[in-house]
Amino acid sequence: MSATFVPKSDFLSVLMERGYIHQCSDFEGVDARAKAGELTAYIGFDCTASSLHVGSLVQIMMLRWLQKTGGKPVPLMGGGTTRVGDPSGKDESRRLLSLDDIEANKTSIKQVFAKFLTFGNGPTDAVMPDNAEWLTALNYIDFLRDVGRHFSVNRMLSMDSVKMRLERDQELSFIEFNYMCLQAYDFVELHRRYGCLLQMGGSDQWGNIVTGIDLGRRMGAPQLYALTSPLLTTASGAKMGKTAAGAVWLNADMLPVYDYWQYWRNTEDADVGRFLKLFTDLPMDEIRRLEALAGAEINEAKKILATEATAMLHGRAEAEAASETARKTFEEGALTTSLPTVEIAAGELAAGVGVLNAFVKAGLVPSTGEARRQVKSGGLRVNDALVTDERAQLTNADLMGEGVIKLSFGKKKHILLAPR
RNA sequence: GGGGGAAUGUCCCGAGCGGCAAAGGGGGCGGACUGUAAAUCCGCUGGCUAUGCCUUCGCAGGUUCGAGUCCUGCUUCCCCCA
Repeated sequence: MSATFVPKSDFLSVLMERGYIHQCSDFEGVDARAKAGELTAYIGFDCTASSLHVGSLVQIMMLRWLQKTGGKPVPLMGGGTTRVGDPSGKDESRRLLSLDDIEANKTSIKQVFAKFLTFGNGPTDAVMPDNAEWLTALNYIDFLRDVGRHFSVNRMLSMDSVKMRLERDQELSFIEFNYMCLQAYDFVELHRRYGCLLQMGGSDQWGNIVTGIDLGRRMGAPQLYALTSPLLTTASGAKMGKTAAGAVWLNADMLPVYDYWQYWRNTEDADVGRFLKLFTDLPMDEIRRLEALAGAEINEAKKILATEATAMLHGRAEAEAASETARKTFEEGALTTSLPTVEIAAGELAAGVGVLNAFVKAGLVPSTGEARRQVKSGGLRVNDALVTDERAQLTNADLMGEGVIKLSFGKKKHILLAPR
């Protein structure tokens, strides 16, 4: 990033100040377009799963800021490319999704975008096209003649992603080699349809985006631009968004709101400031104050981070509730009925359930074997009492005043078992 | 087309004279210490109706009391030659 560049547009000012930018093809160009108003930009999203996860949040936030600063965000669904199966993963074993699956995934993912963006027909309203709309209609010969002739194989071979594979003698399939052509074509098509001038994405997308810019020039589009965000890792180097339990999903039906709140609450000290800037709307002054907190006080900043980030996705009320549940659970050790709850058949409980099985049923541990091991290392608690006998039975006698049994795995994971 | 090598615990890497639930890492999980952090230290890291039973070393057969280990065929990947 050029050190001397001072943005005039709100859009770039915010992005630079908050740390969203890794690379940009032309700061002055993007700045001027944003300043002029109604800059349209897109980011491509996979729809291989029914929910996006935290790893996509930086991208979503960039679109959100674009809209808030007067631009038009275009989240593009990769329905067409999903249908082919993105080969850029290591394994080819990824199953191909049926059309119905893809449609269902799109609907589900759109619900998340609706939380961050305003959709509609206005000039700065977001639209969510699917590249299947044009990719599936492509005719191979036409595509080769109209688009393919603009691609220089010499150049494609010199791209980092390709060069690396060739140097290592790793297989590079033809479809994979073509993937960047399809993505480049998306950019041109989105310019045609929506006047889209900017493509954003993670830093790993740089090569593909620039290829799109090049194709645009050759196909008579005006100057297009690229802007990438840094690849996010935590301060200790782990990738964002994965925990032991799996990915940190954005859809509430795949990850309870309470767990989402906890994910942010457990942020490492060193990441708090960076995350506040990237994942909340809080004003910079406030963030600077929070990240300056030292020692144990930084926990206050983490709570605010958790509540703000959760509120944006799940709503203020849900976020406050999660925060309150956490406060009672951790700071008072009290039982709250708002912890995630798992139901169990009343008759089953009356007859007595082994503790190990109870923890498996609650989904806290994957197997009774694991539960057994955790008992040995003192990691399981029933109603806050350490489990010492792995043969113990849970019965109605264990129900607390609220009519539930509290199961805890480690210090942070709690589930309520409720007879039904 | 010819020759050589490889595939191991369903997270990854990786040892493995015919007695193996299989060394060692990384990662992950739990415990201690803390602040629901990091760092550090300790323990654990196939499944089950469990002093036992079942399933694992690319796939399918075979030899053997016994196969990750030996033999045959197959699949996939890599290297060298044409």
